[in-house]
Parts: sequence; structure tokens; C-alpha cells
Amino acid sequence: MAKHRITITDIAKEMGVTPSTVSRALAGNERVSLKTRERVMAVAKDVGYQPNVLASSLRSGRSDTIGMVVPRINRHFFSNVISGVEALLNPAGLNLLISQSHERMEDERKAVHSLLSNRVGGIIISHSVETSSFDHYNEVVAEEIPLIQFDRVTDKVPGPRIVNDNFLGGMRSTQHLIKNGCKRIAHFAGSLHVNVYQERFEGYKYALEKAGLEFDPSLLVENCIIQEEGARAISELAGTGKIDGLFAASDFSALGAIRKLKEMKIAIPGEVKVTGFANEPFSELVDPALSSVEQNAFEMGTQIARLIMGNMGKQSIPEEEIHIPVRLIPRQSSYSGELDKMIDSDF
Amino acid sequence: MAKHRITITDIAKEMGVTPSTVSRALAGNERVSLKTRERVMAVAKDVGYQPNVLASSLRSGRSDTIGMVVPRINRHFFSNVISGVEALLNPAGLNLLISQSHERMEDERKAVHSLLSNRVGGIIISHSVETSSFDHYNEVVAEEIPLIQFDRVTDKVPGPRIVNDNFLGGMRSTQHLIKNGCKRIAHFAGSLHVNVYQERFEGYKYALEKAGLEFDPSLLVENCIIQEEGARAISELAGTGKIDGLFAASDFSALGAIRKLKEMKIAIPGEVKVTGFANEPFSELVDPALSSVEQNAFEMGTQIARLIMGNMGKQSIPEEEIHIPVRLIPRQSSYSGELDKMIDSDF
DNA sequence: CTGTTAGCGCGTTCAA
DNA sequence: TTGAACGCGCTAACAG
Repeated sequence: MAKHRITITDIAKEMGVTPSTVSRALAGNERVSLKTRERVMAVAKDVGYQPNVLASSLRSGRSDTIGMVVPRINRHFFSNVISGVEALLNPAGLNLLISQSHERMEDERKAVHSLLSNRVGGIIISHSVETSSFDHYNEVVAEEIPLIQFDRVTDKVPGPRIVNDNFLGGMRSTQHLIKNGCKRIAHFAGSLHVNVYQERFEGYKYALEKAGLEFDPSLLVENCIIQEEGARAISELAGTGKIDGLFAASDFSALGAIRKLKEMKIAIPGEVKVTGFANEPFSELVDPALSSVEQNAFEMGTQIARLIMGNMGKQSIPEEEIHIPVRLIPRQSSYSGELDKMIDSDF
Repeated sequence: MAKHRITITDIAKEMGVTPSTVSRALAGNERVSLKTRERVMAVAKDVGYQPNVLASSLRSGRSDTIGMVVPRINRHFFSNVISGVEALLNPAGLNLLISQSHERMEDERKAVHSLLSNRVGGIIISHSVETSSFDHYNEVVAEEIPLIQFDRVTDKVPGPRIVNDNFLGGMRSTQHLIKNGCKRIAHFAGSLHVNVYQERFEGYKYALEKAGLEFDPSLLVENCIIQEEGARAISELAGTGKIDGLFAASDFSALGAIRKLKEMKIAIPGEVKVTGFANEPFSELVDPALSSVEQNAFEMGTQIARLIMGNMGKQSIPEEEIHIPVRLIPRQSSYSGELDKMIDSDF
């Protein structure tokens, strides 16, 4: 009794009709009489029929699964974006096929190919930091599969892009440090070839400029987004009075800096004020609590889902860029008084 | 030029052979001459052929995608298990279709059905806390799809189970507290209907017993695995001298307890010593750093992958239970001296 | 070593 | 309102 799956043919001969009728009935086709429709539904449920979506999408050319490629699944931000996407896709009967690129371009390329082989109905992608060539997306656009980029995006690939307002985040963080008296603010950036880090950096520079502070290239550290790098970089900058503030583009490097500063007996926020980015779960738990820029990952996910569902049938995909607002959460690492209100009224 | 995907038929007529030959060549079948094989490969690459895995598995009855259902993807433990699984599956050309149950039985049921509809070649599951009925797995076993449970498991479903050594973790944590002088140790458990929490609780009781301490039911708090519950529960127990130690089955409730204790000006580890479970990323960052039981999530993932790959063809699935070792990481929340060595030589 | 034939399960013509 | 026939792209049985 095992092994054989029940097909529409089974349920057809069970009730003396043809598979076509069953197929139509299950699809809710109006052209089949209400009573047969109901009977089909009943029998289907009764015998435990499970539609074979492989056969279905092979025949129809449509697919009910969406592919998604993220750098890493175990990042707070990405896993929450995924949750947001699923929150809309699942109720609509769509599945999500998730792959990780592990921040490697080659893995990203393979993942995209694999998704194409699986004939997914759409692709959602956030590029790995390594990714510099985008040829592997040519086939995606050639086959007119909706392609949506988020967070780590590039204009070398067509289609909609959904991004955090990184510029705003960088600007607000820097302004916050300035308002709290910082004059020499270092910036730990990621790779400036990646849009998110480039934009945070731009926001930082803009805020400095607006405040009449000169940008000092010696206070910029690139590729500094992990804890170890943050610790290493801060030990070279701090202690000499060279800096009194740090805007890190990553909570992880900010964390490394904080731990190293404590080790060096440099007071936070007394001597150096620190802010991070992404509001990782640990940020409010470290001592002192780390100020950080909160991204609305879940909302980003729902927007992505909305976009992809809206474009699955269509042939031309609109070329828009959607910005999701971010907000700075001030904590003890960057100020000591009551500043929340002030932040809101910045500018 | 868009829209039409290249098929084996295309490349067949391109080189004047039949689709069968192309199919065999691409499969690396020895029965086709080396030179045609090479020619096929060359043409395939040349025209950018992407195999249609839907058609392939519809025809062959085999599937190259594995389904996985976890309670939540944004838990450190689960996302690392996923990484471990992918680390073996991807190189083998297998895909992973991930779903979340959000700790709801109904979602878990839907997810399993959806995987069956997608004709996955195997299913990996960790049950939601809510899940008490397991009927939805009958079809899985009836259709002889390899089914592997991990972490949250039940013997009501057949097939292999891969679990952490929760008993050992509970025992070691409690022993550790006892060795550090605790006499009245509270336990924050999860739902005792869930194997992992039941086993941690058993380990706790066992350690108490071996040390000649009596288990006091009033020191057991069930369903206490989130931060808020931990805070609430500790405020009722601490401060009266009723307890001098806490073994929490979750780092989150341990965190809640720590924060509340600090608020109550109760010294940690001076007056109350605390240990948690799962070694969440934040555990080493809180103040005082939280002692916790580390689970080897990645290794668990690789073991799962190994098992499922080994069973994909087979008809009978071995009924084994594999235990992944865990280890206690002592930190400042539970001791002040040098105890690492002592822990290793326990028992 | 290669071609022919058939069919996986379903959806969609075209007729009736 | 229903049935008959065909084919999505691929693999597998049987020939030769």
C-alpha cells in the first residue's frame, strides 16, 4: 500500500469521471458543475490526495516556489528578512527555497543556477561581499523571471531593489556623536565596493561636512566588520587621544572595539563614544550597552514578498529602488544623559 | 529569444542525435562513447543548457531536494544546524527546502504537507513545542520517505533521532553549581512534554540526588524559557534566601534572571549562581558572563545530512538514536575561581 | 554504442 | 458541462 501516490487519475476512476474533470474541479474551474466539484473535493480529501506540484508546474510552466539567496542565514538581519518574506508567501501557497552564499561569489553563482534548474517562479537575492561580476544574472533576466535584490544590491542587475536607508543611518549616527561632543570620529567600514558600506560611509562624511568637521582619511578603516578586526583597529587608533568617537558600520566590529577599549582602560563613553549598526540582539546586552542603527528587517521581507508576488505573471519588471527607514537607538556607549528626544529633532 | 528554455531535444537536434543519447551523456553514462559524451557536454555548456529538475524527478521518481522544518530559523542553534546540513548536501548536488513552524503545530502540519506535494526525497524535522499529535507523519512513512528527527523528537514517529545529550547537560550544570557550594538550586524548565526540557530536568534531578540533596518541587518553574518569564520567576524566588543557585534550561530565561537580580541588587555569583543552556552568542557578553551548555549544532547538522543521504535509496530506515555530546562552559555567573579543570574531571 | 517508444502527473486545447 | 488527446522535459525499457 506504500510507494504509490494517489493521482488525479486514481480519484477519477474512483468516481467514474475523467482526469480532466478532476483537474478542473480541483482548480475550482467554474465550468464544472458545482456538485461534481464538491464530490471531487470530498473524494480527494478522503483518499488523502496530495497534488504533485512537479508535474503541475512542468505542465503549466508556472512555479509556486520562490528562490532566495542570502550571504548567511544565521545573521539576525537576514533571518528576519526571511521571516518577513515567508509571512506573505506561505499564506499564498508559495514556497521559499533558501540558499546561502557564505559570502562567496562562487557559491552565489551555483545557488542561482540551482534555482534556475528548479524552475523557480522568482528570485530574491542579497549579494555576497565578494560578488563583483554579475553575469550569472543574465539568464535570469533572459528568461523573464522576476528578480529582486535587497540590502546588498547593484545597478548592474536590472529590476527592483529594496534597501535600508544606509545613508540616513550613517548620517544620524555621526550627528549623534557630534552632538555629544565628538570632534575626531573614526569610522570602521566594510568593503566600500558594497553599496551598504559605501552609503553608510557617505552618510558619515556628509554629517561631518555639515558640522564643519574635516574628513580625516586616517580615521577610516576599511574591511572592518568583524569583532577581531574591530579590536585590532581600535588598538591602533585609541589611547593616543587621536579619536574621541567611533561610528562602526557593524555591531560586531563595534563590539570588538568596546571590549578592547575596556581592556585598555579607556572609558566609554567618557573618553571614546561608540555606535554600531544593525542592532544585533547582543547590542543592548553588552556593557556599556551599544548604540546602534535598527533596521526593519521584517518589513523589508514583507515588501520583498509583495513585490515578487505582484510581478510573477508580468513580463516587464519595474526598475525601482525602495528605501526602508532606519532609526538610531542611543544607548550608554555613546551618551550619558537623556538624549532620545534630541535625536528625534535632529535637523 | 527569451522565454524558451533550452532542452535536451534542442541540443540533440543541434548535433544530430536523439534526446536519449544526450540524456545519457549528461548523466555520465558509460554506455555512450567518450567522444559523444564530450561533444554533448561541450554543446550543453555552449548553449547554456540548464537541466529541468522538475521533469527529471517527475520521470525518475527521485528527488534531489530535501525538506527541513524547524521551529524558527532565527535561533542560533537551528540556523547552525541548517548550515551543517547544507555543508554536506550542497556538494552532493542536493537542495534544501526550509520551512518554519513558528512553534505552531498547524504550521508544522502544513509545512510537511507542502514538502510532500513537492515530492522531496527526504524530510528533516524538529517539532514545534505545541506539537502533540503526529498523524501528519503517517503519510511520510507510508510513502517511504526518509524521515529524520532532531533535537525536538518523539518516539511516536519512527526513524532515526539525533539529539543533544540534554541529560548530561542538565547533570553537569547542576553538579557544577553544587561543587561551587549551592544547596538550594532552582530550575527554570520549558514544557516538560518536550523531550529536551524533560531530559535536562532529569539530569538536574539526578545530580541533586547523587549529591544527597532533595528535589524541591517549589523550586521548579515550568514553561520558563523566555527572558520575561525568567525575570518574573526569579523575582518570586530570590531575595528571600530561598535559593542560592539557578539552572535555567534556556539562556534567555537565564538572561532575564540575571538582569532582574542585578536590578534587585542581588550579587551574582556571590549570592546566587546562574547557568543557562545553548550558549547563545550573547551569553559570553552579558555582565556577568553567563555559564552555559554548548551544543554542537553544526556537527549535528552534518550527522543529519550523512544519515539522510545514506537512507535516500533504502526502504527500511534504521530506528536509532544518536546523541551529540555537549559541554558546560563555566563563566563568571556561576563561579569566581579557576574551575575549568575541575569540570573536566567531574565523576 | 545509439535510436525507438513509452510514460511520469498534470493542464489545456478541441470536440461533443 | 464533460471527454479525448496531446505534450511539458526528461528517463528507462527494449531493440538493434
